[in-house]
Amino acid sequence: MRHSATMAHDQPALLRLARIATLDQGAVGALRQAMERRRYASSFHAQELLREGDTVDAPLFMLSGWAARVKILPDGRRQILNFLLPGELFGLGRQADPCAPCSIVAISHVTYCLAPRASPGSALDAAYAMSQALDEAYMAAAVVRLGRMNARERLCDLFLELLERLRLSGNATGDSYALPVTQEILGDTLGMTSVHVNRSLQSLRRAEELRLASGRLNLPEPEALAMRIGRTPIRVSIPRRTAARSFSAPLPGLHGGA
Amino acid sequence: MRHSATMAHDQPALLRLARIATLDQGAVGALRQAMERRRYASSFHAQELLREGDTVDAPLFMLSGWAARVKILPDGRRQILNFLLPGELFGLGRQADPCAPCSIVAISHVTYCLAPRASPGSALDAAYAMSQALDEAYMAAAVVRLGRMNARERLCDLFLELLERLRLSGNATGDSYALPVTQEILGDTLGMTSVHVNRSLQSLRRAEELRLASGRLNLPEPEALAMRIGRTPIRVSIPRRTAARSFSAPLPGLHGGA
DNA sequence: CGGAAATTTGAGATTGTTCAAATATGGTGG
DNA sequence: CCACCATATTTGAACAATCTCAAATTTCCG
Repeated sequence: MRHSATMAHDQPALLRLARIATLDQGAVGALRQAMERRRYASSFHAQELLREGDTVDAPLFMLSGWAARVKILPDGRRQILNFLLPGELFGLGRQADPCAPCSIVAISHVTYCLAPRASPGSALDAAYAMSQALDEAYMAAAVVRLGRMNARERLCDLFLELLERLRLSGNATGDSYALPVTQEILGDTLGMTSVHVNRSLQSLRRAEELRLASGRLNLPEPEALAMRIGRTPIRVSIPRRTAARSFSAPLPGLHGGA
Repeated sequence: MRHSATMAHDQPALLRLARIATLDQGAVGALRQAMERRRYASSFHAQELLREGDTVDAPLFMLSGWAARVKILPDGRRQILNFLLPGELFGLGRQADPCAPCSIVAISHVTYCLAPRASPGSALDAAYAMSQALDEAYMAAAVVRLGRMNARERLCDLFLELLERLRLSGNATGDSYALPVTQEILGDTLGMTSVHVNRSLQSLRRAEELRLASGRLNLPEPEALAMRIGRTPIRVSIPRRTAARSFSAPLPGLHGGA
């Protein structure tokens, strides 16, 4: 049990993959092995895990902390495309000679590793496919958010999506989670000024839609809030009878160690 | 040459794939065969090719005309996620039991077919992978557009992207192309009202950034315009020496018929 | 020619931005 | 434990962008 501290830390990442797909021994083993070569990045000066245009040798697998995919316009405007949360992957594209279409920067202290290669048809491949599909769905949600919602709706919608995603990796506690982002980062994500983020947050607090203090967010009634702003959970595959099972199935080989 | 009319019509779709990847005889043959079972949809009442939540049995392959991926909010607000142009595909996700995350509606008269299945590692598979990567890049571009650009920049940026994409299928003539969309559709794409689209277009016309009349758009100086709004072409893979070749390579089997 | 759909125009109401300054917060070294 | 600093949050007031709601016009199509 010499790895217990490390493993406890990485569990969320594995947990997410096990929840969105069915992992087998081979997949878990490959992931475990990849996770031994862990890398670190800190949010100090928004350290980059990857720079736009870089060659992507292998996908990145987030183990803990938050990162963000960002695009900078020539005049300095910045847009955050999406957050990368524990258990999520970046660079799953299968095109020849892939290059990063955006930079990846650390938002909090981050640990990650290079994702193991998946052979076509393997369980790991299926997990990657599902992760990629979810990623596209999150991106589509971002477009709707930016295109058709007002400031307060954007905030709520994003917070609800993050709750959904953080729950997958067990990084949410009930209806709350740690939110390691400044209001400026929220603004760059939601296409608004940090000043306006601030005022909108205050308005939401007054309306008791959320509680946000000392880096922790609480959504008192997520379902009711989702209903109010007309949000439906992200779904990329038809739920099957077996799906329920796979979502609660134990991780194979979680006790055997690497 | 009995299919000549049909083939002339379909050529743009094949051309695009041949330009973004290297097609071999097998790929072209499979595509040709799939294209025999052509389907039609008209823009009348925004006819749906696919409805949100539908099971996606096979990807759709656009042969001619424009379609759009749309999301409707419960209160009726509508957001267009992206256009589908000739040669582009929808539903390439490889997750189990895929379901459509949005509806696909015809914007003009559209012909399309079900895309042939590609075996892992085949040339067709590589073409699909590249198409999917481009799709993701377009989506990311949409997020930046909506999040960090003003009305006029959004219009220009979208028009430049469409020029880039239509050129791939040979559906642009020099610096102009047919733009079969109403100002309302532009608004739903760019997150603004049709009224504001109208005013912004007028402003752009006065500034001579573009010409737009009777469904045809002309961008007098695309490169200069791109520079002005700080737009860089979409790129998802590192250009290699062979890339230039593949972009101008003749379509294999284009003369042999089906 | 007629009618539906699309574009254009006007004017006031909202929403979100800008810029600048004040206040709070968290981490650090003494 | 406290003082101090950099960073983040909060506030104010003027300004700009965009929306809303009609009501013309124009265009397209049969």
